[in-house]
Amino acid sequence: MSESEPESEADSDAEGIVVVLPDGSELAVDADATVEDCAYEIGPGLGRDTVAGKLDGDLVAKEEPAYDGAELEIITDQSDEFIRVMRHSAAHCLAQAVERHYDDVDLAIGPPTDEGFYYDFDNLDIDEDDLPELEAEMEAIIDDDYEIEREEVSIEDAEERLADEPYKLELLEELAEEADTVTFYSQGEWEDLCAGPHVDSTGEIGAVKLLEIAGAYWRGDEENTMQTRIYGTAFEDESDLEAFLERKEEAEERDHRKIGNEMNLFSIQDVTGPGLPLYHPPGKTILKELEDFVETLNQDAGYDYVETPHVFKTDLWHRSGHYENYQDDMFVFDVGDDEFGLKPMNCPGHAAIFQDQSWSYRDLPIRYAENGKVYRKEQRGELSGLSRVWAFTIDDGHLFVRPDQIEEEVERIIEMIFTVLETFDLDYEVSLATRPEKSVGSDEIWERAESTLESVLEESKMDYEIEAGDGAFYGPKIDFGFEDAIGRVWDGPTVQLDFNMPERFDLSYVGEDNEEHRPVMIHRGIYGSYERFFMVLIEHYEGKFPLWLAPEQVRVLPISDDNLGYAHRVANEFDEFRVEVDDRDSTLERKIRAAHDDRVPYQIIVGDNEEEDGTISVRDRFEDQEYNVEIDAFREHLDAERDEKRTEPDFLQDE
RNA sequence: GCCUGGGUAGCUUAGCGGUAAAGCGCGUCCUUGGUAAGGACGAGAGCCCGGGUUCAAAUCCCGGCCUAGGCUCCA
Repeated sequence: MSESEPESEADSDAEGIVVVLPDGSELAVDADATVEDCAYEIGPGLGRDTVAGKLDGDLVAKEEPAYDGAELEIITDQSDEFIRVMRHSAAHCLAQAVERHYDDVDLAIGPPTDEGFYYDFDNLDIDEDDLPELEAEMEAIIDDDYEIEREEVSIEDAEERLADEPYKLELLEELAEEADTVTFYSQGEWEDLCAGPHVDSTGEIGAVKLLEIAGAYWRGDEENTMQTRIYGTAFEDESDLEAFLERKEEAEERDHRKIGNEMNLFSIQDVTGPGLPLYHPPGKTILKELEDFVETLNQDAGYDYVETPHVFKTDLWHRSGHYENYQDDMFVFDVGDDEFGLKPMNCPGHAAIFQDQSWSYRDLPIRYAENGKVYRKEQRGELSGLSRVWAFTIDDGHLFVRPDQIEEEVERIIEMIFTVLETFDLDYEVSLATRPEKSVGSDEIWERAESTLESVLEESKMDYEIEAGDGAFYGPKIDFGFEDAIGRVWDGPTVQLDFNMPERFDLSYVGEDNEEHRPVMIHRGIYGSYERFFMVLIEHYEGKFPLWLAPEQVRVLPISDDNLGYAHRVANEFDEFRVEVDDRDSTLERKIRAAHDDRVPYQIIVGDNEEEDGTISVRDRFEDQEYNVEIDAFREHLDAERDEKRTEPDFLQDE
């Protein structure tokens, strides 16, 4: 039984402590008060409802003692964190169910996660067909509504109780260094070494679902044994669980690999190798538009295009330092007596171009741009669609600037990034990564660079996070993350200052003082990689690309074959667009359906009425329709919609 | 790299020891259609690759390749 009834005020002469409540008010309690005692102090109702607490942001059991000055938050079943507590208990039910069905299983850990929970087991041979049975057992455990009891146990007793659990003993050894006692939670016949917190009884777990089996190294270390991890999730009620599963399905519907296949955008084939995407004409059409867009921005911003080969002698990578630091991720091979490598980055090539001549301070900044294909040998298991590949193209830019030009150049880059984010209507996150422990460059230039980046961010009025010590060893950076349809954040645009490469390549310019000076290099990508960005866009738009990107922009649907001639004449009127005529022998309904399935932004429908009047009917993706449209009027609209890169077809949405 | 699934027609999938199936798409024909699937017929498959078990393998076993998800959010 729990001993967590509120302490009487008997020993009020003991020294009290003070905790801070979420509203900022202070609460004085006894020195030995637990989280639950504090809750009772606030009010008996809250005391009864207490499930757990948060001390200075850490989720703890309600039996944990509070301490002086702690920020305390009481967790009830109304709190956001409640579901986490419940899922932790659900993980225990999973372990209990597993131990009921399988002998000699060793328990590892079983925490809640953002989406549910997992539990890791060793010596468990199981496959997905076994999950329903375990799920049924969990439901039985929940129905039995076992009381979940907490117990404080000495290290010695714990060792005895965990004699058969090698992994738990390993954990216990570490815990013994910090405290004299540990806690156990038990439900029915089952118990586990666990810090908690947990709900009061298994019956409080609403709906559970086991999702998948995966391997996981003990403590995430490849050196350790591979255990069996079972993932599951739990919600307060069935309808929340349903909603979760529906969301998962929606995410799968948006999967860029599925849509890429349906729309014939790209393929990654066995014969051509893993992580090496092939772009089909419709996919390349979109990439070409993206290239053109960033090329316009680059030209406006004073960049000069350069081009470098895909292969370099490794001498270059020795000079740049990649060979030493990046070798494992590089494709390296011998040709005769020389060693060559596929480029994992474009910067050394650009630095070599800069180095090939002498520069005056008047020449700077020098801005090079290249859509440079790079090759990185990622672990096979990491490859995934277009989001992680071996070969990808960076819309790379490298600037060679005087230290006094950093601020202005960074501002201009951020302006470009903003243009892009707005154009695609994408959400984003910004972070400033500062000097790590190991770094090159003087204190002076680091301080100056960091404060420069910071002031640029301040002026741009963006929200950003500072990630202290997360910068590259060669300089601080600003990273943008794109947020995709399912809330995943992907690496996006980046602006990095580099004090290392100029050093290694001995880059210089002649200053006003006729002395040699070291330029600062700025690396920047707007899309990041075309592959990654393409993936984000496919999922972001669900394949329904804006007019300017759509591989097929307009499709003409003749109502009967008698209108085929007129249909082609109409198509010719739109020959500055990517237009097709659906000349198949089928009904209008089928043609409309096909056009929707193919995600064409606009359909032009022509029948006898239109042919007689010399007009067209226009239909869009949203099933809106307008008859008697003048060809010129529609073309003018398309021109504007395309050139302004509007994200949705709006010919029929204007009024 | 390691763990668990999966690889069957252009696409999506069924079949899981006994003559390779369906829907979509494609072709031919009928139909000439007015706003999200008209009808008939037909073509199309080294069942990922290589070994093995068996009278018999897409199916079972072993190895490989590719692919999906996962590999600390620490009791």
